[in-house]
Parts: sequence; C-alpha cells; structure tokens
Amino acid sequence: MTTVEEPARSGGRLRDAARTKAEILDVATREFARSGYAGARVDEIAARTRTTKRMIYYYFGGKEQLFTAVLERAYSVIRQAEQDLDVEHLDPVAAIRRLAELTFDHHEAHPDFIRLVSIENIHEAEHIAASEELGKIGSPALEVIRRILESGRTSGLFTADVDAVDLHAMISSFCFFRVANRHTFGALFGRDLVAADQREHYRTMLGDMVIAYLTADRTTD
Amino acid sequence: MTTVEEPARSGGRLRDAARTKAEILDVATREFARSGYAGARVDEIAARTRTTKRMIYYYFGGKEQLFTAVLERAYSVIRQAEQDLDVEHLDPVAAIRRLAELTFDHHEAHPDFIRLVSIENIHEAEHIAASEELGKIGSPALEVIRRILESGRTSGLFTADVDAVDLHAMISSFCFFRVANRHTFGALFGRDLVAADQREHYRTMLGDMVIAYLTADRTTD
DNA sequence: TGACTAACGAACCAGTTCGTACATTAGTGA
DNA sequence: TCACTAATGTACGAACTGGTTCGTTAGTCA
Repeated sequence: MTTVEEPARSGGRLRDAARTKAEILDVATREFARSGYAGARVDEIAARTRTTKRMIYYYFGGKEQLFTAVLERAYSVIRQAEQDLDVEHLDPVAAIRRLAELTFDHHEAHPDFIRLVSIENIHEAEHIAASEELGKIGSPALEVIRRILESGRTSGLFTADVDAVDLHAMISSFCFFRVANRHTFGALFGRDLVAADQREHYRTMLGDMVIAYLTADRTTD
Repeated sequence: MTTVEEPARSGGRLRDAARTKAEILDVATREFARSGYAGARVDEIAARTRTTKRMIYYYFGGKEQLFTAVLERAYSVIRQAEQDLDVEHLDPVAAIRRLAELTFDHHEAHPDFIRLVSIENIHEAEHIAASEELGKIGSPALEVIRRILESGRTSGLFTADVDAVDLHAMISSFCFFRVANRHTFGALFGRDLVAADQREHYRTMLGDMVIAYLTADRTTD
C-alpha cells in the first residue's frame, strides 16, 4: 500500500497524474473498507483528497471501477509478499510454518484488505470477475505449498494427502477469521482475537494446527 | 428462520401483528444479506412484503433497529441448534467431531447468516453492542466444548491444552471462511468450496484438522 | 352495539448521492 | 513562443432514500 507522502506538493509538480491517482486509491481504500461499497460516499472520498470528485471520474470512470482498482492494488500487496517468501532452505515442517505465519502476519497488518475481501464477497466477487488483472492470477503461495507438500510427502513427514488449494484455504480461514470476525467474536465471547498480547499464542496455534493435520498418525483412523 | 407460510391470509386474520412482523424480518434478512446494510433499501424491503414501509417503522423504529432484529433472530437459530446438540453419550473424539460438524452444517445451510455476520463485522459489531439480547448470551457450544475438552484431557486422549473459546474460533473459522469467502476464493483459485460433491471432503477435513490438533504428539515438539 | 385502540396504507418531504456539463490552466513539444 | 492536450476545478441536477404526516379500518371489549 504505497501511501502518498504528505508534503508531495512542495517541490513536486502541481499536476501529477500518478500522485493524484495514488492518493485517490489510498483514500478510497480506507473509505470502502470503513463503510462497505454502498456505504462509502464518492463525495467523501473526494473530500479527503487534495483533488476533487471530478478526478475520480476522470481517472477511474465511476464508483464501481474505483472499487475494482482498490481491490486490485490490495491483492497485489499480498501477492508480492508471497512472491518474496523464500522457504527453499527450510525443511517441510518449518517451511509450512513459515508460509502460514506469512499469511498470519499479512492479514493482521492489513485489516483493510480483509474488510475489502469481505465486502467483495458480499457482492459475490463481481468486481474480481470484471477485472482482467484479478481474473486469473491465482496466488504465488500455491506453487510454494505444492513444492513443500511434495517434499514433505516424499520424506514421509506428511501423512495427509491434501491438495495445495485446500491447505491454503485451511491456513487462510484461520488468519482471515481472526481479523474479519474480530468484532462479532469479541462482542459475543468477550475475547479479542487480535489483542497484541495474544499474538504469539494464535500464531503458534495456527502452525500447530496445520502441522498436526499434515503429520497426524493416520494408522489409527 | 421461521419463514412465513405463503397463504397466510387465507383463513387467517387480515390484521396479524405477529405475521406482519415475521414477514418483514424474513424479507429484511434476505435483503440485508444480499446487499449489505447500506446497500439494502427500506423501500425495497417493504415492497417485497405484503405490507408497507410504514409498518417497518411502526414495528422496528428504523433501518438500524430492523437490522439489529434481523441479527438477533439469525443468531437465535444457531444458538438453538447448539442447545439441541447431545454429545453426552459420545467419546471425546467423536463428540468434538459431532460439534464441529454441527457448525459446518449450520453455516452451509445458512449462507444468509454468514453474510449478516460479515456485514456486522464491517460495522464493527455496533448492532450487537446495541442489542440487549445479543449483548452477553455467548454460545451454548462453549459449555459443550468445555466439558468435552475436560473429559478428553482426563482420559489422556487430548494433549493440547486449548481453551474452549479458542477451539470454537478454530472450528468456526474453517466453517465460516468456506461459506463467507466462497466467491473470492472461487474467482481467484477456481475452486468452489461449497460445491455439493466436495461437501463430505471438507466436512472430514475439518474433523481431521481439529482432532489432529487436539491429539497431536507433543513430545517431539 | 358502539366506543376505543392496535394495525395499517398512501402520499409526501427534506436531505443526500452519483454523475456530468462547462470552464480553465499547467506543462510540453514544435 | 505558441498551439495543443492532459489535468483539474466549480456548479449543478435528476433520481433516490430514510423517515414522517395524516388519515383509515379491523377487531374487541364493556
């Protein structure tokens, strides 16, 4: 999320398409995440920008396309983090833990991304469907998982014959739920899943869960 | 979700407060789940009802309170299902599996509930906070989990010393994610997590995951 | 049977919201 | 330096939206 630097105008050009566009995306990300798609106001987004509503329509076309652009950028961040992950040197158990923790850390650090994805699901992923960029990029994490699973199975460490996509779903579900459902869970059960002092606890729990599943003794089942 | 029976008017009274109220709740549940809080239209809800918008304000006060009432009823359904669950006669492993499957089945059967909870989280659970009923009821599942965990630990079957609330979070996260993120996950990875022919697969996967976590061999860690 | 009230309906209103028409200016290349 | 275009700002409007006002009617109980 390349946030626009504050004093961009000092020294910079008054007319800077890239900067204006980026600033609109920054503000729109916050507003959509805060209020949902229908709840977000184009006027409000414009007001929190150093430019005007006119520019939103000039650069993005409309509210719908703006939301799609916001989503595209939000997804690119996690995709990049996954791409930068290097687990080649780790043994399968450590590698899976590392990957799970990457998702855990990313989701915790980007609650707006989580909210945007929740919102997009309410709208049945229609913006992803409309986006060429998001259409069929998948996730770099999947390839990583595939390789780890294979080596783990070869070495006999992993007994479960899970699919990479399903394992990704398992890891994501825990990380996503913790951030996405933080408020209802907290209100109903009086426990803050994202409390700072519980962070290590849940991070460990996630790894334990995934590893236990992958290495469980299947002979007694 | 006590859906109002279609030919309610035939024979019934023309003026039936309970029926009108229930019908408004039915329709409002669908509309809020479909479009989100801000996206749902009071006029549209009224139009899909056999009564008028006036009645929504007469019975509920406003859009906000209507949404709260919708949430209250949706939560009462799962609470009831959990209360009806009887696992006293099962061994701890089977009992946990049974409880996990109850959540799995409920979430799959009630996608509108899942959407409402997602929406409520976007609004930071403010309606739950405003509801006396939802304030501090918790979940009957928690007591069940507590008892199972204790007996499982006593018998030496369960090695993990998890808290009931955390285990509930683990189970819920998988079940919730599968339904809530169905669309984005499907659009990005080309896999429908709620496909009918994969139901048993995921149901088993959930149980395996939870049991593996609870019974994992901790001596090697 | 007649008064009383809970239940109900139609029309309306004030504020909002997405989107656009029109006008203007900063930078840039010839 | 001058024409040309990308970038930008202002003002406005048509449609919508939550909520209300005012009036009506079905059922019930004394």
